[in-house]
Amino acid sequence: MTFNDKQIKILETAERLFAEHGFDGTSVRHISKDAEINIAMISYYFGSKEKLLESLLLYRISGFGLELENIIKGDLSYIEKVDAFVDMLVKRIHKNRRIHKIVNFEYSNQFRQINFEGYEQNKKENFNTIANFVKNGQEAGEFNPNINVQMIIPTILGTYFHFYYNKQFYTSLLNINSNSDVDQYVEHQLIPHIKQIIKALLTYEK
Amino acid sequence: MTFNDKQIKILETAERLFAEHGFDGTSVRHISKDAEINIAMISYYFGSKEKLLESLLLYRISGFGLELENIIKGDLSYIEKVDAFVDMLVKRIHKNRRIHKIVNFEYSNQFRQINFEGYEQNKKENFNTIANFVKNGQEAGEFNPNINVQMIIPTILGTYFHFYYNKQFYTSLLNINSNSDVDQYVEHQLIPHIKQIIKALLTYEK
Amino acid sequence: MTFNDKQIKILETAERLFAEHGFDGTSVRHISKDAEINIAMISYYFGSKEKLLESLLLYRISGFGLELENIIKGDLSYIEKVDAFVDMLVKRIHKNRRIHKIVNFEYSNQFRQINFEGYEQNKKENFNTIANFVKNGQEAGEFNPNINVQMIIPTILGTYFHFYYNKQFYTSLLNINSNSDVDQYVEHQLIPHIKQIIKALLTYEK
Amino acid sequence: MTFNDKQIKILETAERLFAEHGFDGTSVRHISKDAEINIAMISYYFGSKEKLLESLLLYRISGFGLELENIIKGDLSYIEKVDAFVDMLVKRIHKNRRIHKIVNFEYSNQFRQINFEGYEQNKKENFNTIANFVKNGQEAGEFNPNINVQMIIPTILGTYFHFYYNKQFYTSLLNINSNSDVDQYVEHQLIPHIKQIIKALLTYEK
DNA sequence: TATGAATGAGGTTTCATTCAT
DNA sequence: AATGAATGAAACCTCATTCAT
Repeated sequence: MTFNDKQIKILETAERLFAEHGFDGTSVRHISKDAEINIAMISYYFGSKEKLLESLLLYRISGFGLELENIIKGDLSYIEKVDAFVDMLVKRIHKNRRIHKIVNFEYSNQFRQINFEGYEQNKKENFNTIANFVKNGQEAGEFNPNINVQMIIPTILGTYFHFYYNKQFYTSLLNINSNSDVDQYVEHQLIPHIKQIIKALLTYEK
Repeated sequence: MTFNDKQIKILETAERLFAEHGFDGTSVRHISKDAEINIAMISYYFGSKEKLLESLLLYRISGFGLELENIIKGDLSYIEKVDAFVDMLVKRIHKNRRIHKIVNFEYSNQFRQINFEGYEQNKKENFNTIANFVKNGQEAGEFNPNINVQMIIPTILGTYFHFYYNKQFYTSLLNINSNSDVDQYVEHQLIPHIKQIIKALLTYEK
Repeated sequence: MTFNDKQIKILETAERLFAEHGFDGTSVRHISKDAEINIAMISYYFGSKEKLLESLLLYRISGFGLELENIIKGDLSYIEKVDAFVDMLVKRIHKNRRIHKIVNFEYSNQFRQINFEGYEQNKKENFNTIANFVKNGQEAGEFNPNINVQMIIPTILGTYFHFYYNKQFYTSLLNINSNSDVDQYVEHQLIPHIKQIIKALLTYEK
Repeated sequence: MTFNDKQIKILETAERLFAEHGFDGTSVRHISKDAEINIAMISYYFGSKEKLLESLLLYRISGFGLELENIIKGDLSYIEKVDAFVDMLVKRIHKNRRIHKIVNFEYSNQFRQINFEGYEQNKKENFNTIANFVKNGQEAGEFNPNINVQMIIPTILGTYFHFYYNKQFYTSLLNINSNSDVDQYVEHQLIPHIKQIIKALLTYEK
């Protein structure tokens, strides 16, 4: 499942446009124009707009095999592992925010004929790994036993994405102007905030 | 700005379809057919598809004036107010999840010519009210002084919406089948979880 | 099931073009251009090219309720009825040869998604009427009992259509130049020939 | 004009697809895929889709040199020769029904740029042979002098093809299920019927 | 000889909107 | 106020053919 240069050009152009205009809001013609590639090549390479998105998923998610295992198997303390995990996860999501935005939007469209199996599979594996880690921490007496494990990831990702989807609002509210300032804010404010709430959740006994 | 019966029929049909198929994925023809109203009336009443969405915002958000003030001004303790606030906010959002989904998706589309002033105004007022409440709590020694106030709302809403946007995934993961089961989960699992993380954040001293 | 003037214009243009170029060989754009009607109106009126053909069938075949009954119930002798029947049938087919050509070609295309129920129904009724007439003639001792009744209609129609489909060849062979000469040949040569073979078949005892 | 293995593979695949989907309904890509041959080879070998059909005509019709002469020159009686001739002709046509179907359909499309010279030449020779045979029979007093000689072949072929083009209808009407049943019907019902009408025509004096 | 990539034209259908009544 | 008809643009996709290797 390898893509040649032109295919990659198409995929990356599509990723940008889908993220900016939505899937329905992006025409194949627009992609072909921005990618400077004959419009017929998109059907030729990918078959259809839907299948183009599936290929894009494959292209992006395929490299998403987790560093999660490495962190959990490492020598850090439980708390340090939480920090490392949140750090890694949010940075990854931030780096690939465009494809995740597309997925978030289109995954909830039940009328769309798109194969999300790989995405779901990936997501489920992550969930299990996290759940096991938390369970071990609870048995070791390090983590609060009264927590909803399944909602940890929605808390992390949801917080990030709500910030990202409302970027226009928060950049105005927080006097952020450039894209690099956004990156700075994510690294030095948002990620610490998420670490803080997750650690508070895991260790705070009511 | 009052709407007659036919206009309301159109608005509520559009809300459902926009939430299900997205803005671009919903055709004016589809709305007119589902609402059982002549297609020309939509342009006649609202001017354009974009302005229909703006009217929908007005129709839904206008009734969104906050009960927040009442909670904050009440006689509860700081902690009890946090509980009451999260409870009210998530229930409101859950009830109006369709229009918020639309807004979330379209607000991040910078190429869309839609007037989101009312939405932004509303959001800003909420932020200020919350910020003041937290500040008072910190000064009263009830809340942790080292927190990112601006990220409280993204944490609450983001967690909810990430759950909602991935409903298909979580209903499978959690063995939730009916819509009323989803409501139950939100009330008895998700809202308590959010309360827990917000209270942990506000009161846990690292 | 009535058609307005524009719809009729489209139907008759389509009939001509389908007969001349085939169904696949005729583009919706071509029809719209020849009919001097906006291309979108064709989808608007008929839904699709396939459904346009179905409407055309309805438009043409609907008026095809048979004079057959009248002939058979009449006061003529059996032989005279055969003459009258062949005469009527071939003239009708000749008049509507274009739609029948289209049907003949597309009916044998099993991959085409077209509803031929009306056509089949009509054809079956004709068959039964003929079969009964012949049976009566046989019982009355007027017709040869050893004949394949089902193949009478294929003989009549097949002979006509093979002539029509190879018109180019026969006009050259027979030195026929104008369209009216073709009509003359059909009336004064082809129809008598068919009458002759059918009567020979029905009355000749080997 | 010899064809190599790949060319023959293409020709036979095209013959099947043209017969099933029509000429316009068959894409070069479809032929190349079914024939498991690179798409560019079709243009390379045959020049164009039209010329591919011409080559197909050549490939099929070329082997169509007549056994007719042998029958007519034989020792049979006039009537026996008619039987043998109809038998031979319909069996040949039935065996090569696909290419004849294509020709019948495309020959009547005057906008198609296809060279049908070979087909017409062949057809004309057959006509002359038949006409001479009938003339001799008439002079010998064996055949009815008052017949339309030119319409004999349309009667034979037309009857067969009308049955074949409406195969779906007749298989339903006659409770024919399998392809071999069709072959049986042609041999034991249709051919005798055609023999009967031709002999009746030729020998029956009104 | 053979191939996969590439092209420009054209296919059908649907779009949001406006017109005429 | 309300309607069905009409419009031109644009949507996605496939076409037969040719190019470069």
